[in-house]
Amino acid sequence: MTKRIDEWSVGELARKAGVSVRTLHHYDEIGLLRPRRTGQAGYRVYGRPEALRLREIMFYRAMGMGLDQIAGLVDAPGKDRRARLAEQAVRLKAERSRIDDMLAAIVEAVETDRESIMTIDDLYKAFEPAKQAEYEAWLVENYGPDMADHIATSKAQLEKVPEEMAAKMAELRDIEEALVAIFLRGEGDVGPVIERHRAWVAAMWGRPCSHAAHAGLADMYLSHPDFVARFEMLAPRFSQWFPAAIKANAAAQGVG
Amino acid sequence: MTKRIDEWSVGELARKAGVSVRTLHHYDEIGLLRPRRTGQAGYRVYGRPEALRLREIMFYRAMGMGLDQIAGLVDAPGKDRRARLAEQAVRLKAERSRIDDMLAAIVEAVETDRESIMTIDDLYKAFEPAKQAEYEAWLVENYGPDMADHIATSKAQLEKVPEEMAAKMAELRDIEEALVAIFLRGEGDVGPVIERHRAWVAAMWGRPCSHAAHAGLADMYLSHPDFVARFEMLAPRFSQWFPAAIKANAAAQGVG
DNA sequence: ATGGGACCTCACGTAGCGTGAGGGTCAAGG
DNA sequence: CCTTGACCCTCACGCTACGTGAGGTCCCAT
Repeated sequence: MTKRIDEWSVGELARKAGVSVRTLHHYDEIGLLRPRRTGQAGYRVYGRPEALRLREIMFYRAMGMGLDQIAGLVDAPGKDRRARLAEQAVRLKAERSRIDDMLAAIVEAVETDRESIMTIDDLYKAFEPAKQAEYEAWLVENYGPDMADHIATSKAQLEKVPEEMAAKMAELRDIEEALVAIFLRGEGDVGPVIERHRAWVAAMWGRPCSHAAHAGLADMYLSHPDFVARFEMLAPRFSQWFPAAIKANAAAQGVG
Repeated sequence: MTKRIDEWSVGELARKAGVSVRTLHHYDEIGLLRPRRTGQAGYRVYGRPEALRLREIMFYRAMGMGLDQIAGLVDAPGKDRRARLAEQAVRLKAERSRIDDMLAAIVEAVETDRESIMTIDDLYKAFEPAKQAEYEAWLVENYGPDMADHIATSKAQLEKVPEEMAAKMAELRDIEEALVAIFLRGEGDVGPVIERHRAWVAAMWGRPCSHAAHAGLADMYLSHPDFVARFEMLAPRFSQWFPAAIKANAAAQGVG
């Protein structure tokens, strides 16, 4: 009994095709892919046609088709294949929009209880003069005095009139809310919101905030526990995502 | 036994909450929502706290959470709620990207066998002089001679040099391919591609194609069997989607 | 008393396998 | 010749979140 080439056992075919043995057993059970049962030991033996059929099955499975649909497609070659593909596309789109709805529900829920967790008052506390001095010291320590030239702190701007300050805090809350929404949703264009943040920073500083300065700020967000804590409170992992988004934006604008 | 207000039977609560009776039975079984079993007949009786708990359950279910996760969330109030929500968002995003991959696989498959079904030669046939005359007649019949003034046919342009014509046909194929991809994928910005199509039409006509003229053309696509057949061959339902997209684009540009 | 609706408890079915349990088969080495 | 380990076999239950009967009990109005 020389073992012919072009013949494989379940395990061999499974490895070759990247599926599990159980999967092949299952396909055999439901009649989707029948092996040639030639060995008297009852061992499944697959030949080249079976291997090709398996490839085809996996091709359709990659499009999320049900095994019954696949059976119809591989058994009736070509027959309304396009229609089936289009139907599947419709199903997938429906499924995806259901997922989008769920994501929207999460975003809404997070925003809702964020209103009670992170209030405007908390934002004020984050911008106390003592804190600002600390941040400036941190920046000087980590970047040297020359960087402190590029990255200003908002210390000098804290004497803004209360109404103006309130408006700034409200805008920051809006910006962060928009960022959290995009972060959780996992889609949407961050660029404009990041730019809005950069403009906000510039307004706070009272002077322009370059992309490089913005990126430097992002480093502080990443490293300083105050910022990490504040951002992490908005959403888990947001404290890493936000600085990364700032840096990506800076890089996209051509700044290393 | 006066039936107290604030007490409901399974059926009543189910109707009130918009779920099935079986669902409430199931929640009872797995201990997610236990009714007060006060009637000696074994009837389930739900009070206000249970109704509130059900609302909460449905709230989390709308985000696609598993019932076990939900149990954890409603039993440990507030405890790492945000983290759970964020985790769920991650899961949903992963799921969505899997679906996007499947959609991409479908788009690729459709494009691949489109190459064998709809060749450039077929496109040439669609632009034969006899056909062009027919389309012009159709337009005159349906819109009157004055509309034929706006909507030119490509008849006069058929004397283009072969190379130019070949380039035109190839571009049309590209445009249609891009449209089919967006159609099947269910997302992406159609506007630019529609505009590309309008520019293509203008080039064929040898004179500008207004949005109104483009919309008129869309009507012909909708009504004339030749176009319906050709577009339907690209993908089922595409023959309706494409004209609708043209009209939406025209309307968006401020043309009725 | 009775009829119909609401309720009850099983219990199987769903999609696509994963994961053992319990037991043969095969090739090579001792 | 026997053993050992890798491979194979056939059940058969488990998983999600219920849907869908089947067969029987209970409540309320007439």
